Amino acid sequence: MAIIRAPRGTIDVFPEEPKIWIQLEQTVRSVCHSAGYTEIRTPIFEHTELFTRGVGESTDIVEKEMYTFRDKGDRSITLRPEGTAPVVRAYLEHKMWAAPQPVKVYYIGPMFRYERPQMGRLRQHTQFGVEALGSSSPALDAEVISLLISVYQSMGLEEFTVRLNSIGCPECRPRYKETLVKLLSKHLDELCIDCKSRLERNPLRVLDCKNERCAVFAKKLPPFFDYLCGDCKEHFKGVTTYLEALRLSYELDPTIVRGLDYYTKTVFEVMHSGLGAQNVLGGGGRYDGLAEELGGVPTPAVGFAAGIERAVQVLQNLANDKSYENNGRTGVFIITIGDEARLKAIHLTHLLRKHGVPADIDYLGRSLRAQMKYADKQGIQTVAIIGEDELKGGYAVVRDMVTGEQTQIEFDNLVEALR
RNA sequence: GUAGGUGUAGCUCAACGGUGAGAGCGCUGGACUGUGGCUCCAGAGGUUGCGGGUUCAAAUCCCGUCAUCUACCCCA
Repeated sequence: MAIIRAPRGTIDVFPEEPKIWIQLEQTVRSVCHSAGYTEIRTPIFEHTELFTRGVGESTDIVEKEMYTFRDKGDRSITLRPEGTAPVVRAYLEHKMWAAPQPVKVYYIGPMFRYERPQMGRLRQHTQFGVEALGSSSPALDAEVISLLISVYQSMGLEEFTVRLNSIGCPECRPRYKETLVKLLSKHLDELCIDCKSRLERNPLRVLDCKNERCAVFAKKLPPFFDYLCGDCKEHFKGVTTYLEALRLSYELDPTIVRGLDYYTKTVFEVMHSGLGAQNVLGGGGRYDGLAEELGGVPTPAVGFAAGIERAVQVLQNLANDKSYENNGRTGVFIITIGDEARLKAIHLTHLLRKHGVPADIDYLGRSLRAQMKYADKQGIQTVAIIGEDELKGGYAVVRDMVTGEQTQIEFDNLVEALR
Protein backbone atom coordinates (compact mmCIF):
# COMPACT_ATOMS: atom_id res chain seq x y z
CA MET A 1 0.00 0.00 0.00
CA ALA A 2 1.24 3.42 -0.88
CA ILE A 3 2.28 5.53 2.05
CA ILE A 4 0.24 8.64 2.76
CA ARG A 5 2.21 11.83 2.33
CA ALA A 6 1.69 15.36 3.50
CA PRO A 7 -0.56 17.25 1.06
CA ARG A 8 1.06 19.26 -1.68
CA GLY A 9 2.51 22.52 -0.51
CA THR A 10 2.61 21.54 3.16
CA ILE A 11 5.61 20.62 5.25
CA ASP A 12 6.34 18.97 8.58
CA VAL A 13 8.26 21.31 10.83
CA PHE A 14 10.59 20.28 13.61
CA PRO A 15 11.02 23.64 15.30
CA GLU A 16 13.51 22.32 17.85
CA GLU A 17 15.89 20.89 15.31
CA PRO A 18 17.82 23.94 14.17
CA LYS A 19 16.14 25.93 16.96
CA ILE A 20 15.73 28.84 14.58
CA TRP A 21 12.00 28.47 14.32
CA ILE A 22 11.52 28.62 18.07
CA GLN A 23 14.01 31.45 18.48
CA LEU A 24 12.16 33.44 15.86
CA GLU A 25 8.82 32.96 17.59
CA GLN A 26 10.30 33.98 20.91
CA THR A 27 11.87 37.02 19.33
CA VAL A 28 8.57 38.05 17.79
CA ARG A 29 6.86 37.76 21.14
CA SER A 30 9.42 39.70 23.08
CA VAL A 31 9.79 42.44 20.49
CA CYS A 32 6.02 42.87 20.32
CA HIS A 33 5.58 42.83 24.08
CA SER A 34 8.27 45.42 24.48
CA ALA A 35 6.18 47.76 22.35
CA GLY A 36 2.91 47.08 24.13
CA TYR A 37 1.40 44.60 21.68
CA THR A 38 -0.56 41.65 23.07
CA GLU A 39 -1.23 38.37 21.34
CA ILE A 40 -4.47 37.61 19.54
CA ARG A 41 -5.48 34.20 18.22
CA THR A 42 -8.28 34.33 15.69
CA PRO A 43 -9.93 31.25 14.16
CA ILE A 44 -8.17 29.33 11.42
CA PHE A 45 -11.35 29.53 9.34
CA GLU A 46 -13.79 32.37 8.87
CA HIS A 47 -16.87 33.18 6.86
CA THR A 48 -15.82 33.48 3.24
CA GLU A 49 -17.43 36.87 3.04
CA LEU A 50 -14.88 38.33 5.45
CA PHE A 51 -12.18 37.89 2.85
CA THR A 52 -14.14 38.63 -0.29
CA ARG A 53 -15.19 41.93 1.23
CA GLY A 54 -12.05 42.65 3.21
CA VAL A 55 -9.25 41.57 0.91
CA GLY A 56 -11.07 42.49 -2.26
CA GLU A 57 -13.12 40.68 -4.85
CA SER A 58 -10.66 41.17 -7.68
CA THR A 59 -7.46 40.21 -5.84
CA ASP A 60 -5.62 37.03 -6.73
CA ILE A 61 -6.14 35.73 -3.24
CA VAL A 62 -9.91 35.87 -3.51
CA GLU A 63 -10.14 35.00 -7.17
CA LYS A 64 -8.11 31.82 -7.19
CA GLU A 65 -6.23 31.09 -4.01
CA MET A 66 -8.77 30.49 -1.27
CA TYR A 67 -9.49 27.19 0.41
CA THR A 68 -13.25 27.55 0.48
CA PHE A 69 -15.81 24.88 1.31
CA ARG A 70 -19.34 24.50 2.58
CA ASP A 71 -19.72 23.09 6.07
CA LYS A 72 -22.52 20.80 7.16
CA GLY A 73 -24.71 23.80 7.93
CA ASP A 74 -24.26 24.95 4.34
CA ARG A 75 -22.18 27.97 5.35
CA SER A 76 -19.41 29.10 3.04
CA ILE A 77 -16.23 28.79 5.07
CA THR A 78 -12.69 29.76 4.10
CA LEU A 79 -9.35 28.82 5.60
CA ARG A 80 -7.81 32.19 6.36
CA PRO A 81 -5.46 33.34 3.59
CA GLU A 82 -4.20 36.31 5.60
CA GLY A 83 -4.37 37.73 9.09
CA THR A 84 -5.48 41.33 8.91
CA ALA A 85 -9.15 40.95 8.02
CA PRO A 86 -9.75 38.48 10.88
CA VAL A 87 -8.11 40.84 13.36
CA VAL A 88 -10.25 43.75 12.21
CA ARG A 89 -13.30 41.48 12.43
CA ALA A 90 -12.40 40.62 16.03
CA TYR A 91 -11.81 44.29 16.80
CA LEU A 92 -15.29 45.17 15.60
CA GLU A 93 -17.01 42.11 17.03
CA HIS A 94 -15.64 42.75 20.52
CA LYS A 95 -16.24 46.48 20.26
CA MET A 96 -12.63 47.15 20.93
CA TRP A 97 -13.07 50.66 19.58
CA ALA A 98 -14.55 51.33 23.03
CA ALA A 99 -11.24 50.37 24.63
CA PRO A 100 -8.38 52.83 25.04
CA GLN A 101 -6.88 53.43 21.59
CA PRO A 102 -4.78 52.40 19.86
CA VAL A 103 -5.40 48.67 20.20
CA LYS A 104 -2.15 46.90 19.45
CA VAL A 105 -2.07 43.17 18.82
CA TYR A 106 0.23 40.59 17.26
CA TYR A 107 -0.31 37.08 16.00
CA ILE A 108 1.63 34.03 14.87
CA GLY A 109 -0.19 31.37 12.94
CA PRO A 110 -0.84 29.40 9.76
CA MET A 111 -2.29 30.90 6.59
CA PHE A 112 -3.64 28.99 3.60
CA ARG A 113 -3.49 29.78 -0.08
CA TYR A 114 -4.11 27.42 -2.95
CA GLU A 115 -1.02 28.09 -5.06
CA ARG A 116 1.61 26.18 -6.99
CA PRO A 117 4.36 25.53 -4.49
CA GLN A 118 7.87 26.74 -5.24
CA MET A 119 10.78 28.10 -3.30
CA GLY A 120 9.46 30.37 -0.57
CA ARG A 121 5.86 29.52 -1.33
CA LEU A 122 3.66 26.95 0.34
CA ARG A 123 -0.04 26.23 0.51
CA GLN A 124 0.10 26.35 4.26
CA HIS A 125 2.60 28.77 5.65
CA THR A 126 3.06 30.62 8.91
CA GLN A 127 2.91 34.35 9.34
CA PHE A 128 3.64 36.61 12.21
CA GLY A 129 2.14 40.05 12.11
CA VAL A 130 1.06 43.04 14.11
CA GLU A 131 -1.94 45.30 13.79
CA ALA A 132 -2.33 48.68 15.47
CA LEU A 133 -5.88 49.96 15.26
CA GLY A 134 -7.47 53.26 16.20
CA SER A 135 -4.89 55.86 15.30
CA SER A 136 -4.01 57.56 12.07
CA SER A 137 -0.73 58.92 13.40
CA PRO A 138 2.20 58.37 11.04
CA ALA A 139 4.24 57.63 14.16
CA LEU A 140 2.35 54.37 14.41
CA ASP A 141 3.27 53.49 10.82
CA ALA A 142 6.87 54.03 11.76
CA GLU A 143 6.49 51.96 14.92
CA VAL A 144 5.06 49.03 13.02
CA ILE A 145 7.87 49.17 10.49
CA SER A 146 10.45 49.40 13.24
CA LEU A 147 9.02 46.33 14.95
CA LEU A 148 9.45 44.22 11.86
CA ILE A 149 13.00 45.44 11.46
CA SER A 150 13.73 44.81 15.13
CA VAL A 151 12.66 41.19 14.80
CA TYR A 152 15.08 40.61 11.94
CA GLN A 153 17.89 42.48 13.61
CA SER A 154 17.40 40.60 16.85
CA MET A 155 17.78 37.39 14.87
CA GLY A 156 21.08 38.62 13.51
CA LEU A 157 19.83 39.37 10.02
CA GLU A 158 21.38 42.40 8.35
CA GLU A 159 21.19 42.15 4.58
CA PHE A 160 17.64 43.26 3.97
CA THR A 161 16.17 46.45 2.61
CA VAL A 162 13.04 48.33 3.53
CA ARG A 163 11.05 49.76 0.63
CA LEU A 164 8.47 52.39 1.25
CA ASN A 165 5.69 53.90 -0.79
CA SER A 166 2.32 55.58 -0.44
CA ILE A 167 -0.63 54.53 -2.54
CA GLY A 168 -2.90 57.35 -1.48
CA CYS A 169 -6.48 57.30 -0.36
CA PRO A 170 -9.92 57.10 -2.02
CA GLU A 171 -9.56 60.78 -2.78
CA CYS A 172 -6.28 60.86 -4.65
CA ARG A 173 -5.88 57.30 -5.90
CA PRO A 174 -8.52 57.54 -8.64
CA ARG A 175 -6.77 60.63 -10.00
CA TYR A 176 -3.46 58.78 -10.16
CA LYS A 177 -5.03 55.70 -11.73
CA GLU A 178 -6.59 57.88 -14.35
CA THR A 179 -3.33 59.46 -15.35
CA LEU A 180 -1.68 56.05 -15.45
CA VAL A 181 -4.32 54.71 -17.77
CA LYS A 182 -4.06 57.79 -19.91
CA LEU A 183 -0.30 57.52 -20.22
CA LEU A 184 -0.21 53.77 -20.72
CA SER A 185 -2.98 53.44 -23.26
CA LYS A 186 -0.81 55.39 -25.67
CA HIS A 187 1.69 52.54 -25.56
CA LEU A 188 -0.59 49.51 -25.38
CA ASP A 189 1.49 47.57 -27.88
CA GLU A 190 4.59 47.75 -25.76
CA LEU A 191 3.00 46.23 -22.68
CA CYS A 192 2.84 42.52 -21.89
CA ILE A 193 -0.47 40.70 -22.10
CA ASP A 194 -0.92 40.71 -18.34
CA CYS A 195 -0.38 44.42 -18.11
CA LYS A 196 -2.99 45.09 -20.75
CA SER A 197 -5.60 43.44 -18.59
CA ARG A 198 -4.16 45.09 -15.50
CA LEU A 199 -4.73 48.42 -17.12
CA GLU A 200 -8.45 47.88 -16.85
CA ARG A 201 -8.68 46.07 -13.56
CA ASN A 202 -5.89 47.53 -11.45
CA PRO A 203 -3.56 49.92 -13.25
CA LEU A 204 -1.27 50.22 -10.22
CA ARG A 205 -0.14 46.67 -10.83
CA VAL A 206 1.62 47.65 -14.00
CA LEU A 207 4.14 49.37 -11.75
CA ASP A 208 5.46 46.15 -10.22
CA CYS A 209 5.35 43.99 -13.33
CA LYS A 210 8.46 41.83 -13.60
CA ASN A 211 8.43 41.81 -17.35
CA GLU A 212 11.55 43.69 -18.38
CA ARG A 213 9.96 45.92 -20.94
CA CYS A 214 7.12 46.80 -18.62
CA ALA A 215 9.55 47.47 -15.79
CA VAL A 216 11.53 49.86 -17.95
CA PHE A 217 8.29 51.48 -18.86
CA ALA A 218 7.11 51.67 -15.27
CA LYS A 219 10.21 53.56 -14.27
CA LYS A 220 9.38 56.36 -16.63
CA LEU A 221 5.92 56.77 -15.17
CA PRO A 222 5.40 59.58 -12.68
CA PRO A 223 5.50 58.25 -9.11
CA PHE A 224 2.44 58.32 -6.90
CA PHE A 225 4.21 60.80 -4.60
CA ASP A 226 3.53 63.52 -7.12
CA TYR A 227 -0.21 62.87 -7.11
CA LEU A 228 -0.94 62.45 -3.41
CA CYS A 229 -3.58 64.70 -1.91
CA GLY A 230 -2.60 67.11 0.81
CA ASP A 231 -3.56 64.81 3.65
CA CYS A 232 -1.71 61.80 2.22
CA LYS A 233 1.33 63.85 1.37
CA GLU A 234 1.54 65.15 4.90
CA HIS A 235 1.06 61.69 6.35
CA PHE A 236 3.78 60.25 4.16
CA LYS A 237 6.16 62.98 5.15
CA GLY A 238 5.35 62.20 8.75
CA VAL A 239 6.20 58.55 8.29
CA THR A 240 9.58 59.31 6.77
CA THR A 241 10.33 61.85 9.46
CA TYR A 242 9.60 59.35 12.21
CA LEU A 243 11.56 56.62 10.47
CA GLU A 244 14.54 58.93 10.36
CA ALA A 245 14.03 59.76 14.02
CA LEU A 246 14.21 56.03 14.66
CA ARG A 247 17.45 55.91 12.65
CA LEU A 248 15.92 53.39 10.30
CA SER A 249 17.13 53.33 6.74
CA TYR A 250 14.64 52.80 3.94
CA GLU A 251 14.29 53.35 0.23
CA LEU A 252 11.43 55.07 -1.50
CA ASP A 253 10.08 52.70 -4.11
CA PRO A 254 7.12 53.81 -6.23
CA THR A 255 6.70 50.27 -7.59
CA ILE A 256 5.52 48.85 -4.26
CA VAL A 257 1.78 48.50 -4.59
CA ARG A 258 0.82 45.36 -2.60
CA GLY A 259 -1.71 42.82 -3.69
CA LEU A 260 -4.57 43.44 -1.33
CA ASP A 261 -7.25 46.03 -1.89
CA TYR A 262 -7.52 47.36 1.63
CA TYR A 263 -4.27 49.30 1.75
CA THR A 264 -4.27 53.08 1.91
CA LYS A 265 -1.46 55.58 2.26
CA THR A 266 1.62 53.82 3.61
CA VAL A 267 2.76 50.53 2.08
CA PHE A 268 6.11 48.88 2.68
CA GLU A 269 8.01 45.67 2.09
CA VAL A 270 11.13 44.14 3.55
CA MET A 271 13.15 42.51 0.80
CA HIS A 272 15.86 39.88 0.91
CA SER A 273 17.76 38.20 -1.89
CA GLY A 274 17.97 34.68 -0.49
CA LEU A 275 14.46 33.57 -1.34
CA GLY A 276 14.63 32.40 -4.93
CA ALA A 277 12.21 34.24 -7.15
CA GLN A 278 10.45 35.53 -4.09
CA ASN A 279 12.11 38.50 -2.51
CA VAL A 280 9.69 39.63 0.16
CA LEU A 281 10.30 38.67 3.75
CA GLY A 282 7.36 40.64 4.97
CA GLY A 283 5.22 43.61 4.15
CA GLY A 284 2.32 45.69 5.22
CA GLY A 285 0.83 49.11 5.37
CA ARG A 286 -2.05 51.24 6.48
CA TYR A 287 -5.65 50.22 5.91
CA ASP A 288 -7.81 53.07 7.08
CA GLY A 289 -10.89 51.95 5.18
CA LEU A 290 -11.04 48.26 6.08
CA ALA A 291 -13.09 48.47 9.28
CA GLU A 292 -15.75 50.48 7.54
CA GLU A 293 -15.67 48.14 4.55
CA LEU A 294 -16.47 45.31 6.96
CA GLY A 295 -19.49 47.20 8.25
CA GLY A 296 -17.94 48.59 11.38
CA VAL A 297 -17.01 51.97 12.76
CA PRO A 298 -14.43 53.73 10.62
CA THR A 299 -11.06 52.91 12.19
CA PRO A 300 -7.67 53.92 10.92
CA ALA A 301 -5.07 51.15 11.31
CA VAL A 302 -1.63 49.90 10.28
CA GLY A 303 0.02 46.51 10.34
CA PHE A 304 2.36 44.06 8.70
CA ALA A 305 2.57 40.37 8.01
CA ALA A 306 5.77 38.40 7.54
CA GLY A 307 6.56 34.83 6.59
CA ILE A 308 8.10 32.57 9.21
CA GLU A 309 9.24 29.93 6.72
CA ARG A 310 10.89 32.57 4.56
CA ALA A 311 12.70 34.08 7.51
CA VAL A 312 13.78 30.65 8.70
CA GLN A 313 15.12 29.85 5.26
CA VAL A 314 17.23 32.97 5.19
CA LEU A 315 18.41 32.53 8.77
CA GLN A 316 19.24 28.90 8.11
CA ASN A 317 21.63 29.87 5.35
CA LEU A 318 23.16 32.43 7.63
CA ALA A 319 23.66 29.82 10.35
CA ASN A 320 25.23 27.41 7.88
CA ASP A 321 27.70 30.06 6.80
CA LYS A 322 28.71 30.61 10.36
CA SER A 323 28.98 26.81 10.83
CA TYR A 324 27.59 27.12 14.26
CA GLU A 325 28.82 25.01 17.13
CA ASN A 326 27.32 21.73 18.18
CA ASN A 327 28.72 21.49 21.69
CA GLY A 328 25.37 21.66 23.35
CA ARG A 329 25.48 18.38 25.20
CA THR A 330 22.81 17.98 27.83
CA GLY A 331 21.13 15.41 29.98
CA VAL A 332 21.87 12.08 31.58
CA PHE A 333 21.72 8.61 30.10
CA ILE A 334 21.66 5.67 32.46
CA ILE A 335 23.33 2.60 31.08
CA THR A 336 22.40 -0.70 32.65
CA ILE A 337 23.58 -4.28 32.54
CA GLY A 338 20.99 -6.79 33.67
CA ASP A 339 17.36 -6.64 34.68
CA GLU A 340 17.94 -5.68 38.28
CA ALA A 341 20.09 -2.70 37.28
CA ARG A 342 17.41 -1.72 34.84
CA LEU A 343 14.79 -1.53 37.57
CA LYS A 344 17.10 0.71 39.57
CA ALA A 345 17.75 2.84 36.51
CA ILE A 346 14.08 3.34 35.76
CA HIS A 347 13.55 4.67 39.25
CA LEU A 348 16.57 6.97 39.04
CA THR A 349 15.51 8.24 35.64
CA HIS A 350 12.13 9.14 37.05
CA LEU A 351 13.72 11.02 39.95
CA LEU A 352 16.08 12.92 37.68
CA ARG A 353 13.25 13.98 35.41
CA LYS A 354 11.24 15.16 38.41
CA HIS A 355 14.16 17.38 39.35
CA GLY A 356 14.28 18.85 35.89
CA VAL A 357 17.26 16.90 34.64
CA PRO A 358 16.68 15.42 31.17
CA ALA A 359 17.23 11.71 31.63
CA ASP A 360 16.82 8.62 29.48
CA ILE A 361 17.58 4.92 29.35
CA ASP A 362 17.95 2.19 26.77
CA TYR A 363 14.79 0.58 25.48
CA LEU A 364 16.25 -1.94 23.09
CA GLY A 365 18.20 -4.22 25.43
CA ARG A 366 21.49 -3.19 23.89
CA SER A 367 24.99 -4.01 25.02
CA LEU A 368 26.89 -1.57 27.19
CA ARG A 369 28.96 -0.67 24.21
CA ALA A 370 25.93 0.00 22.06
CA GLN A 371 24.31 2.04 24.82
CA MET A 372 27.43 4.20 25.03
CA LYS A 373 27.32 4.73 21.31
CA TYR A 374 23.67 5.66 21.42
CA ALA A 375 24.19 8.11 24.27
CA ASP A 376 27.01 9.72 22.35
CA LYS A 377 24.93 10.18 19.24
CA GLN A 378 22.06 11.59 21.23
CA GLY A 379 24.33 14.34 22.46
CA ILE A 380 24.17 13.24 26.07
CA GLN A 381 26.34 15.13 28.54
CA THR A 382 26.67 12.50 31.24
CA VAL A 383 26.18 8.74 31.39
CA ALA A 384 25.67 6.78 34.57
CA ILE A 385 26.60 3.11 34.38
CA ILE A 386 24.95 0.54 36.60
CA GLY A 387 26.04 -3.10 36.45
CA GLU A 388 26.42 -5.90 38.96
CA ASP A 389 29.31 -4.36 40.88
CA GLU A 390 27.58 -1.03 41.14
CA LEU A 391 24.35 -2.58 42.37
CA LYS A 392 26.26 -4.38 45.10
CA GLY A 393 28.16 -1.26 46.05
CA GLY A 394 25.12 1.00 45.87
CA TYR A 395 26.68 3.48 43.45
CA ALA A 396 26.81 4.34 39.76
CA VAL A 397 29.84 5.05 37.60
CA VAL A 398 29.29 8.53 36.24
CA ARG A 399 31.14 9.45 33.08
CA ASP A 400 31.42 12.88 31.49
CA MET A 401 31.03 12.34 27.76
CA VAL A 402 33.18 15.30 26.85
CA THR A 403 36.16 14.89 29.17
CA GLY A 404 35.85 11.16 29.72
CA GLU A 405 36.33 11.54 33.45
CA GLN A 406 34.66 8.95 35.61
CA THR A 407 33.65 8.98 39.27
CA GLN A 408 31.62 6.74 41.52
CA ILE A 409 28.53 8.34 43.01
CA GLU A 410 26.17 6.68 45.45
CA PHE A 411 22.60 6.24 44.31
CA ASP A 412 21.30 8.47 47.10
CA ASN A 413 23.51 11.35 45.98
CA LEU A 414 23.04 10.87 42.25
CA VAL A 415 20.21 13.32 41.67
CA GLU A 416 21.96 15.98 43.73
CA ALA A 417 25.24 15.47 41.87
CA LEU A 418 23.71 15.61 38.39
CA ARG A 419 21.20 18.41 38.67
C1' G B 1 -3.95 27.45 -14.80
C1' U B 2 1.01 27.37 -17.91
C1' A B 3 6.31 25.87 -18.89
C1' G B 4 10.75 23.12 -17.91
C1' G B 5 13.71 19.67 -14.78
C1' U B 6 13.79 15.31 -11.64
C1' G B 7 11.76 10.41 -9.66
C1' U B 8 16.84 3.93 -8.30
C1' A B 9 18.30 1.59 -0.46
C1' G B 10 16.54 5.88 5.27
C1' C B 11 19.87 10.09 2.77
C1' U B 12 23.22 11.74 -1.47
C1' C B 13 23.90 9.59 -5.97
C1' A B 14 26.11 5.54 -9.79
C1' A B 15 24.73 1.67 -13.50
C1' C B 16 26.18 1.83 -22.87
C1' G B 17 19.04 -1.28 -24.21
C1' G B 18 22.30 -7.03 -22.14
C1' U B 19 25.25 -11.22 -15.57
C1' G B 20 21.62 -11.62 -9.71
C1' A B 21 20.67 -3.00 -9.87
C1' G B 22 25.81 -0.84 -6.96
C1' A B 23 28.78 2.91 -3.84
C1' G B 24 29.35 6.41 0.12
C1' C B 25 26.92 8.02 4.43
C1' G B 26 23.34 6.32 7.97
C1' C B 27 21.22 2.00 10.72
C1' U B 28 22.13 -2.91 13.48
C1' G B 29 25.76 -6.25 15.26
C1' G B 30 30.87 -7.67 15.95
C1' A B 31 36.45 -7.13 16.40
C1' C B 32 36.97 -4.93 22.22
C1' U B 33 33.33 -10.75 28.80
C1' G B 34 31.74 -3.77 31.45
C1' U B 35 33.10 1.98 28.23
C1' G B 36 31.20 6.46 23.02
C1' G B 37 34.21 9.40 19.23
C1' C B 38 39.03 6.63 15.29
C1' U B 39 39.73 2.07 12.39
C1' C B 40 38.28 -2.60 10.29
C1' C B 41 34.61 -6.61 9.33
C1' A B 42 29.70 -8.35 8.68
C1' G B 43 24.41 -7.84 8.28
C1' A B 44 19.67 -5.76 7.34
C1' G B 45 17.43 -2.64 3.92
C1' G B 46 14.89 -2.14 -3.46
C1' U B 47 7.75 -3.44 -6.70
C1' U B 48 14.19 1.36 -10.07
C1' G B 49 7.03 6.40 -8.34
C1' C B 50 2.69 3.95 -10.81
C1' G B 51 0.27 2.01 -15.44
C1' G B 52 0.75 0.70 -20.37
C1' G B 53 3.72 0.18 -24.99
C1' U B 54 8.24 -1.05 -28.19
C1' U B 55 11.96 -5.13 -27.91
C1' C B 56 14.65 -11.68 -27.76
C1' A B 57 15.85 -8.34 -23.51
C1' A B 58 13.80 -1.97 -20.26
C1' A B 59 16.13 1.41 -14.28
C1' U B 60 17.61 2.81 -19.42
C1' C B 61 13.52 4.06 -25.31
C1' C B 62 8.05 5.82 -26.16
C1' C B 63 3.07 7.28 -24.19
C1' G B 64 0.08 8.28 -20.04
C1' U B 65 -0.35 9.30 -14.90
C1' C B 66 1.15 10.79 -10.04
C1' A B 67 4.63 13.13 -6.99
C1' U B 68 8.40 16.61 -6.35
C1' C B 69 11.53 20.85 -7.62
C1' U B 70 12.14 25.43 -10.27
C1' A B 71 9.86 29.35 -12.85
C1' C B 72 5.46 32.39 -14.76
C1' C B 73 0.94 34.77 -12.48
C1' C B 74 0.87 36.61 -7.49
C1' C B 75 2.34 36.81 -2.70
C1' A B 76 4.56 35.69 3.15
